[in-house]
Amino acid sequence: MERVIFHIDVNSAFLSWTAVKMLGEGHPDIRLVPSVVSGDPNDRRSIITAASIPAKKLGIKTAQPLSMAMRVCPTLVVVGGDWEWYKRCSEGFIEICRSYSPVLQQFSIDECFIDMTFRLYGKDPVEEATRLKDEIKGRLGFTVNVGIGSNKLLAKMASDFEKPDKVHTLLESEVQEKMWPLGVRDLLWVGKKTEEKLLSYGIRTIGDLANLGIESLSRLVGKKFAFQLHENANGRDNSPVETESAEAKSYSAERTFSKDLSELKDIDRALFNVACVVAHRIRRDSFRASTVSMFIKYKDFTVAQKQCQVPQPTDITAVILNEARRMLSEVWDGVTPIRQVGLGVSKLTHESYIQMSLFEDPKLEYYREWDRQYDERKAKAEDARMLTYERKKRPSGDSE
DNA sequence: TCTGGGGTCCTAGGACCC
DNA sequence: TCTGGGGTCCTAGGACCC
Repeated sequence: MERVIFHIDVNSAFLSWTAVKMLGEGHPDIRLVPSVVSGDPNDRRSIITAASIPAKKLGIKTAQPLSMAMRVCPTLVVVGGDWEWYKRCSEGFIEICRSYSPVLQQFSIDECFIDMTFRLYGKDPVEEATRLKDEIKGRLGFTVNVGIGSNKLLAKMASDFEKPDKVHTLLESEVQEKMWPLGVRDLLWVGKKTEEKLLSYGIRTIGDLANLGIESLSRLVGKKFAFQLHENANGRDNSPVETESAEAKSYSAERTFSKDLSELKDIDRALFNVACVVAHRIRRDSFRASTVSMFIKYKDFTVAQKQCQVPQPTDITAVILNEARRMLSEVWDGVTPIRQVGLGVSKLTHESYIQMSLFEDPKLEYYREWDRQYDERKAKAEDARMLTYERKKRPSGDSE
């Protein structure tokens, strides 16, 4: 039987959510003017996190440098992000979606899939999707697009059609008419590099891709990816709506300096900061990591990276930091200016048993105590922040 | 114009084992 | 001296997503 999947996508999520918050504080609606969510306008490295539709009409795009957008539109309204608020908006919207179908997969903070196959009871999918979209708008004050498809891929492609506040369908029977004329770049998983490759072989549209032999495609992009692209271009995707959110496989943090740095003490301070952040997060989620990795990015954006295995899975900041420091000295010449530094951990386990080696470094106990105090300070700061938030107005849907 | 931050998955080559 | 094939783990690098 044919499945019915909805993909719900918040329109310009961070911008819409900021607009709702500002409206509540008596400000005008920034969705109606060229506006963006971004970092400090005085930092030349700030990039755009979200843009309003009037801003997009001027050619301003997500991930573009803010300085560039300001040149295009000097009157651009720039607002900062508010993660706590975004999380609340996200929770509100997911909750409403879940009330339409419990078979829900959250795909990101502002997107989810719901499987409506056994939920329509003969009702028209478009009417049901419209009811969902209008309920979100009415209760939470922001708009979404709903894509209706025979599978997740088609639903997601459909929600990307005309925006905002729209419902679109992309059923298997509509693939040739609605999807094949689109450029290859519009297909999920076709990014800049793959598009370039395909264009150089004259493959311009999703239809071209769909009708290309799998052997030729394999030579271009590798066997596995070729198979997936071929299936997707033909509108096929049998992946289920996953209701269980998968556990994290890695954690990482990175810092970009406001100007490139070449002093070891500066790089090291950043490394220390990201090590604290990453180690804190794995402790919070009761993980230990066996692999530590670090990277540096130079001004031309080339990356040098190193990874290593630690003898015992660890969640100790100092252990992680020391590995990262050692790898930094191996990967960096100590002279070339560095734009960004990052640190990550992977190969995670929930192993709580710590094998006590006779030769265990006696400093480890001291390190653990340091971490415990760090976590405590973090928890206190977090409580204080949540408290100030409780006093603020929640998205209107939550306040009943 | 000059590019953030946080993830997932894949590939290819080398080491090492049987 | 030169010769298999298969499997697993590790590392570096690259592509994509939001």
